[in-house]
Amino acid sequence: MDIYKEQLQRLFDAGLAYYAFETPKELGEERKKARAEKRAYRYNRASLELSPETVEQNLKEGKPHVVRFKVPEGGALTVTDCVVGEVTVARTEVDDFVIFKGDGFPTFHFAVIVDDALMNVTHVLRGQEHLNNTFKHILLQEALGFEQPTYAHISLIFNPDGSKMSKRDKDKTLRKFVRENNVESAPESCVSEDAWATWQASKDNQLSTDDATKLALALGVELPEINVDDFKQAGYMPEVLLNYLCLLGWSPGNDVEQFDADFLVEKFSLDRIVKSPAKFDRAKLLAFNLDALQKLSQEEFESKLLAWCQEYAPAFASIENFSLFASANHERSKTFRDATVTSSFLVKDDEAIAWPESKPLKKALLKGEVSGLSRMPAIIEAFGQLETWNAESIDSCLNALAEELADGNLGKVAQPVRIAVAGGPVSPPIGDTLVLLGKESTLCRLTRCHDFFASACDA
RNA sequence: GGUCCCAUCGUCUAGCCAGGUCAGGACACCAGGUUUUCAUCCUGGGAACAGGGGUUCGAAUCCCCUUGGGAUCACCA
Repeated sequence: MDIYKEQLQRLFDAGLAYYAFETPKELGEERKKARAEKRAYRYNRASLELSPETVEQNLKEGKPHVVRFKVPEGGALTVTDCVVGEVTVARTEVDDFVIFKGDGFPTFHFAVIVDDALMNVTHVLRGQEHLNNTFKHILLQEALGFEQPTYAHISLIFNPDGSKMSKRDKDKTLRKFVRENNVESAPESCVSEDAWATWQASKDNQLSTDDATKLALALGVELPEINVDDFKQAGYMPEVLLNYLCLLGWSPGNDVEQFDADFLVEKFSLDRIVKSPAKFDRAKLLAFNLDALQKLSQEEFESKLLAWCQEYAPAFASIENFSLFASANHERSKTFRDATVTSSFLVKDDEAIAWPESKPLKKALLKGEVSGLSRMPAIIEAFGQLETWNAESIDSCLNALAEELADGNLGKVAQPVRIAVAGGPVSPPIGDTLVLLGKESTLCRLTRCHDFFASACDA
């Protein structure tokens, strides 16, 4: 704080700063008027006209005030930006902006210039929304005699619909849902009444991250992934996200798209940054993640998957034969989460498996000249007699059954089994699935499934 | 509205600065194929220089205009 004050004093000494006493209300009206007259709003420098005595007097009376920067006379202003190139603007476009607020703290513009200069910052990379601010910054640097850092303004990232991708998107998603479904109040025990009321009062009041997450869960709303941690939780690898993000606005050329951090460190250069904004394409990120997962060795995949499960899906982390769980899912997962989604039946109780009707289910169990269901007893019987319970023995047992019951068509016996144990048509390869489940659970589920449909058919 | 920025397949982009190959790749999409499900995997396909003027023997590339998109205009950072 003392440092800011000290720098401010230098500006006063040079006659480049002055006190202003207008209230926010007054300024707001000025602004409105300017807008109505279709011209840009400029501060009118009224306080600059005040005599030193009046200023002194006002200060003594404790009149609320700010400190403004006095934009010096001169020609056009030019910023040289590494990405955008030279940008020139008329000096009159820059307002006598506030550098110290009514509360006695410096504004962002002032603080950032002092901070950067005193910390010897050489490169400023930031979003393109700051491009216009840069003029204020170079004016301040000139006034304080600071060296100008190298600027690079990076284009923004958009959602597929063209809107700016922002951390506010979660809030927007929730609001939309609440509005469209006429949700009057927060579901029990997730957001306090007060918080809800504040939130609903204005769209400028965002819910806390915690509350937002709880509310989304309670309402069953899918929040978009925005924060880095959201992507981690969704099962993406951090290095893939980095890779993809870099590609949104930069490329090494030579048709190279997938690379690691080392490559980036070596090849990255500001002059290859693309000027135009990019849309965030989740499908491509997903494809990149798949490629990266497939490149991992069995061991790497297993340890990374385990780490992910421990953090986000503990039920899976405690799977007995985790190694098999990992290998069975390696090839077919696009994200770490995929493995847990398509294998959710593994962590359910046998009694919790249900068989909601669906096309593939009907096809596998109920349709055909000889239905899958009718083969079930023979399958249960054969499995019951299996002494060793591993992928090889199960597969060969299944093959034999296929030969015997379905002209060697393995799908005709494997698919009913899959549905019976998983409750749906999707699972890892059947041998691995059954080993993971264990003989007891497998038989239990097969029997339950058979009974369930047998009684349903009778009725 | 003022000011500033941007513009190549649906999407991300290479090519542009130092005009001259069928405008290249990736994702997505479509069609085949492999596979016990899902996914993976393999092969093939369609797909773009926003529009109009210039400059030039020649323009995606240089210049101008139009159109479209975006940012910003705070006692927020």
